[in-house]
Amino acid sequence: MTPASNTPSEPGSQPKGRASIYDVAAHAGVSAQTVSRVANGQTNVRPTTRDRVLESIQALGYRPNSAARNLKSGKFRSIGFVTFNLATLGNEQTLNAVAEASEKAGYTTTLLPVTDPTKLDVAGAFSRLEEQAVDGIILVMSAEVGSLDELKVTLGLPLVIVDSDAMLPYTIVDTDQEQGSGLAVRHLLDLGHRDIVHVSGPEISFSARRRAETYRTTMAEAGLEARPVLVGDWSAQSALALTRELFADGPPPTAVFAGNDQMALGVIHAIRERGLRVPEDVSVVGFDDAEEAAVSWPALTTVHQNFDQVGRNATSLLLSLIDGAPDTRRKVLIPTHLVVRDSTGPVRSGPVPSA
Amino acid sequence: MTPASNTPSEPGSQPKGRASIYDVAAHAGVSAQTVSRVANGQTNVRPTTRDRVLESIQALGYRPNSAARNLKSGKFRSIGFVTFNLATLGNEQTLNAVAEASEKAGYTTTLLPVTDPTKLDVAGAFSRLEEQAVDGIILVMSAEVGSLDELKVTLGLPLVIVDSDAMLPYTIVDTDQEQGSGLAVRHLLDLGHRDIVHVSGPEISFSARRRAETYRTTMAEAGLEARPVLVGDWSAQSALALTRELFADGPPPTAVFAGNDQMALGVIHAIRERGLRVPEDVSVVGFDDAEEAAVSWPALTTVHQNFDQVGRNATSLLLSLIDGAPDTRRKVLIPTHLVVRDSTGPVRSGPVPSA
DNA sequence: CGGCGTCATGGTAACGCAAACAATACCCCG
DNA sequence: CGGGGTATTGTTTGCGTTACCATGACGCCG
Repeated sequence: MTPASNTPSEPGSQPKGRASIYDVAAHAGVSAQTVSRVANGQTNVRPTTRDRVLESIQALGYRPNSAARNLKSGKFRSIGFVTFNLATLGNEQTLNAVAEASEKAGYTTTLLPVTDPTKLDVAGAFSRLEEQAVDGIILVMSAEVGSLDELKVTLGLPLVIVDSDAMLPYTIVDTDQEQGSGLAVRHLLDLGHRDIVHVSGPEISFSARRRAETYRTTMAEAGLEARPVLVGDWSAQSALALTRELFADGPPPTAVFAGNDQMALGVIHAIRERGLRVPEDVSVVGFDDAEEAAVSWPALTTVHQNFDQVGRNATSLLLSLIDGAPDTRRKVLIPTHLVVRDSTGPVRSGPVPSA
Repeated sequence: MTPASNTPSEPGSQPKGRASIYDVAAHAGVSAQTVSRVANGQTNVRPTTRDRVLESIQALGYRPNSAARNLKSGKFRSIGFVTFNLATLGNEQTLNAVAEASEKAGYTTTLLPVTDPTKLDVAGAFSRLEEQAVDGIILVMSAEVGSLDELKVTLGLPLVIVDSDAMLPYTIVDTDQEQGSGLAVRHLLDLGHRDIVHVSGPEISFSARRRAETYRTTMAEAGLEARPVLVGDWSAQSALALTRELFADGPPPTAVFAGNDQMALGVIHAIRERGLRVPEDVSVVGFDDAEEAAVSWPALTTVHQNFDQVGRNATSLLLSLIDGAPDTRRKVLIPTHLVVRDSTGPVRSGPVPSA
């Protein structure tokens, strides 16, 4: 069998495809098996043989074919990262951490594009997800997915879910939304604020709902009445618009808890438009601790969310599942901490000047 | 040949591995080839047979094994995305666009983690990049890579470079740094500013150097003297520190052109600390048009960089290379446009008040 | 000096799939 | 009724790799 020189059209020209292990074997005068051993760094090869093989590898530019290797091993050494929206700070940072952590374990990270959450359904005969060349999947759900129960039945791959509601029968890693939101609201309460408005992310987002819920319960625990939650879409623009409306409708609150930093910036913008000052007239707390939080004017008090740790945890859990650990369906909550900067201050003693 | 039931340990239990095409064939009473035809949607199968096969596929939960398919076809239907740093706005947005564009073409995107640029060297015997299960590579270089010439020799995969110097013998896609920087500086000149300072990204960055260079040449073209460039590291913190030093050393300029929006925010912060106003005392222009630029206070005048288009262009160029198009080593420059907001204004007529 | 263990290397097979080719059944038309 | 298609299905083969087993060479010990 001479798999080399499969296209002897032009003598002297190198074969079209990349060199295979047999080409190297022939060039070095050894068996393919020995080349394989050298390529994989096994020790039971005589040094002189090894050198000869390495030379041939160099000469032919041989690279192991990962498809063949994957086929043989049944593994891909790759983690699938599924999200519906890479554009948010959290998803992007989580991906970053996942990519880094999986690299350390010798895995690559494959972005599995799912533009439409409903496509997680069994599409036709197959679930497309399972056809992908990955050993396991990290599913970052910032929004509700209708058919996740079906997914459970169908998916024959290890799965870890990030940023989701707690109710699903999977291993879950998430920021502790409750703990973080409690931190934010209690910080405002401690500063003496009693009239606090929450501007939240969209209804569809689990974390947005969780933060809004915690806002209400924390207010209730303090014996205070919560204002209606202003529902935005995470964007600064939406918060800007909502806060303008709020000011148009009645007296401003003394403090705002924004669902994320972007929205906090929008809120601050609207407050300033109104001729009010932050934090003297209105205090603002954000959520995320994005990079711009530290340099906005004033620097933003916010809840630091440890996306890196979320990503690292999700990755290591998934890798252990891939290695055959039983799926204990644990729920791992990553704690946050409050970063107090300049956008919050004690409540004014006098009444807020009407605009 | 009966590849099924490889582990008959527990009768009644399904085999350990996933069902193969042979298992389905046996279950449906047809040949593996027919299953393959059904799975790939070929038309030359009798409807009754097709239905029977589909039922068996369902029953066994069969999913095509992509490793075997890749091995057979020699393709992976995946694009490798290489960067040294996912955390920057531009890289992240570019990745997002690449992922979207490659999805549309039926490709996945694989993150090829390269923590250390020098690792692009031939490491040991192989270039690890070529071992990856990808059909081509998009290399996002925000910093200089020493051994790229070697890479050229070694890499046997289609390659498109993003965000790089123009000198390399590859197909290159980049934001038109010169055009964008010219826009920013001339905008300030048009407003009457004569004393303009540039706060740049790090020396190692091609785009930072290009922007600084354009700052100097544009000033020279206007017959003005450029101030020494303040070299930061893209972070708001670095710009904050540099601007503080600048103010400590002498009279402030009437305008600052910042290398990116983050740094512009840092500059504005420092200006305010000094008791000066933006834009009345000092105008500030950024670069990138990040989301927060629109809602910072004041809203930031900046150069909009179309990362989406960069990513889309890079992807379609790479896909055509993968499809066998000759590498014409074109250089594609994506134009920017200036977004004028509230951080720039006409130069003050009187002298700047000394602090 | 013979037997046995160890080391180095080679041969064979199989991973799962699909292209190429082969075979069969059926139909139409002369 | 037979030749030559067309439609459907089956068989063989090989993609590149590595696990497994076989083989041969060598050295050591009794």
